[in-house]
Amino acid sequence: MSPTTTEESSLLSLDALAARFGAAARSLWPEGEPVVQFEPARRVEFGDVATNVAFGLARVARMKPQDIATALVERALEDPGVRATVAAATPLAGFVNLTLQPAFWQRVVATVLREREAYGRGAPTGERISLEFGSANPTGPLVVVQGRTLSIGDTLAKAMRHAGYDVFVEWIINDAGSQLDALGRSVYARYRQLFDPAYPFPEDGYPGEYLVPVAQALRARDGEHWLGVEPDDAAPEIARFARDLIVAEQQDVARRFGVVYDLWQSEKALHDAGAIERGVERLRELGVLYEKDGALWLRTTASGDDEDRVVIRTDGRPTYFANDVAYHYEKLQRADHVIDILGPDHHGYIARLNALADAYGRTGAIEVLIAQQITLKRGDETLSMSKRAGNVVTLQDVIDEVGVDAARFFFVMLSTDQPLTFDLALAKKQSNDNPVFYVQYGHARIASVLRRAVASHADALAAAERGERLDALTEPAELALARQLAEFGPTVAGVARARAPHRLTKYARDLATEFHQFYDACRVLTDDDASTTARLGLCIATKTVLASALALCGVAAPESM
RNA sequence: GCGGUCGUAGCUCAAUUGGAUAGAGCAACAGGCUACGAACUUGUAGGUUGGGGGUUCGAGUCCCUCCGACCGCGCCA
Repeated sequence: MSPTTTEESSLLSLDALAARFGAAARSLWPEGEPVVQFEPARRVEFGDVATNVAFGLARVARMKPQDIATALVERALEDPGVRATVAAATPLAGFVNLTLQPAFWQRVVATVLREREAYGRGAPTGERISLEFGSANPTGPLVVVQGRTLSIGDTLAKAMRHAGYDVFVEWIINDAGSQLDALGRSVYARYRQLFDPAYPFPEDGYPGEYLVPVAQALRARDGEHWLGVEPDDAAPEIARFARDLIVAEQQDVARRFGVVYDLWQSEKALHDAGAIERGVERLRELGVLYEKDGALWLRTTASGDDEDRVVIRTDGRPTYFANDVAYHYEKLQRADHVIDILGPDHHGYIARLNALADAYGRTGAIEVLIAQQITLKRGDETLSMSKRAGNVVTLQDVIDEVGVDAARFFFVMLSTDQPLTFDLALAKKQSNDNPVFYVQYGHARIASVLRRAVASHADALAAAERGERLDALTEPAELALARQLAEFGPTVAGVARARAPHRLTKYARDLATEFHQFYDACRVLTDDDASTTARLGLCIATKTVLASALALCGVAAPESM
């Protein structure tokens, strides 16, 4: 516990600094159980980092927070390590504000230059996460709302991996229910209409134009074969044909959107493999099922659901909920924690899925995130979207109109639980003002400086790559940029913990802003060797972290634009 | 009717889960390039956080109640 002389005079990490302040607090108020955590100070005038620990101690210490903060600072500064790390300590309105030594921030830059793409990575947590998102009926193209779900899910997955979680990403193909019959009959009708435009379309079919190409593909494969087959006889095989084609298209769009899945799980395949029997059997063993009116029910009201849910119908067929029973049983066996990202029309499922986790004896192991609704506008016109009515804006439409980078950045930029209005006309018209270009421009701008340095400052560039001369970073703009670099790891950890991927885009924008301000205030390439080397190092570090943040968002980091 | 989510600047959204003077972008106005990319930057203006009440050192955040928007409420999927 007693540090050596060399350690006493050397810089502390932020965690170590918090620990020293915690020890100081405990020495003053042993019964207070203080937990010290430093976060960026609210305003730059206050300092670099701050803690609100004094507020938590106020009751036990029977003192005003400001007096506690003052006494705490005084005690903590008795520690040589604290004195070596802290340049100024100011208690203000109960907060302990610290300005750290430039060497502290110079070390951050050195760390980035050493760790590069691995910078900000969290230690493996050992926790296995199953993350499901995007899952859709294979009855039509992916629509714009699914773009939001895909963006959020993919970025969350990447951020959680970076933070140290073991994440398995899956999509379930909802191909086991009666909507496949409707799909088959719809495509059959479209097929007949290719020969006879007056052929009637089924009442409960999917009327969208998007099934016409499917019918054409069917004709290309089978010619006139189906003209002589009754709808009821033709529907099953045509449904399989359409399902395969549509799923392949969905996979294609997801891939173009930069989203990678570990598993595309067919619900029908689960059924065929007996997953429902296994899941139901397990629930039966656990004694949470009961029979009523000839059907099999799960007692979800025991966990706060509005009513109990039928799992197996009177006629022996499983319900839609039985799919969840089966699939979540599978997922719970290969994961410690299951996260489902669902659309806004599914929030009624939260209670029954929580109840399902309870029933399996895994309370809290199933977590549901709801991606809220998107209202689409094109200028003043609000687009009402209904797959039934057939007027859909597809994800591919959005990609074509604004590009993958802008679409993905925009969709993760907004917090998951916030309904949003997306103006397509605005997104297109102002694409140059889109925040994503602001961040990408920062990256390209650095790349440009580095390209120039290759010719004019080759030695300094090589030294910068090795992290030399960083002690020359002392300007406020330089240190502010380094401060922002230091926030990357905590930001990623926060994204993972709070399931809040939109903080990542916020971070990328803040980092780009700090860089642009630095670039405006400090010329990088000069005839001052130390300064040039240090600033090139800072540029390389910033470029690295910008690229990492953009990569987690699924957005390209261009060398030029 | 019951239940859920939400309501923040003219517009689109933040606010690290109860902490400091509620912050950004766009739009508006006024400045900054004979040196590395001006797709940048500096400043000004813009707010009773839908209304009201409560909890406490402290509330955009928690509890109650109204108002409003959206979504659920089937042995459909």
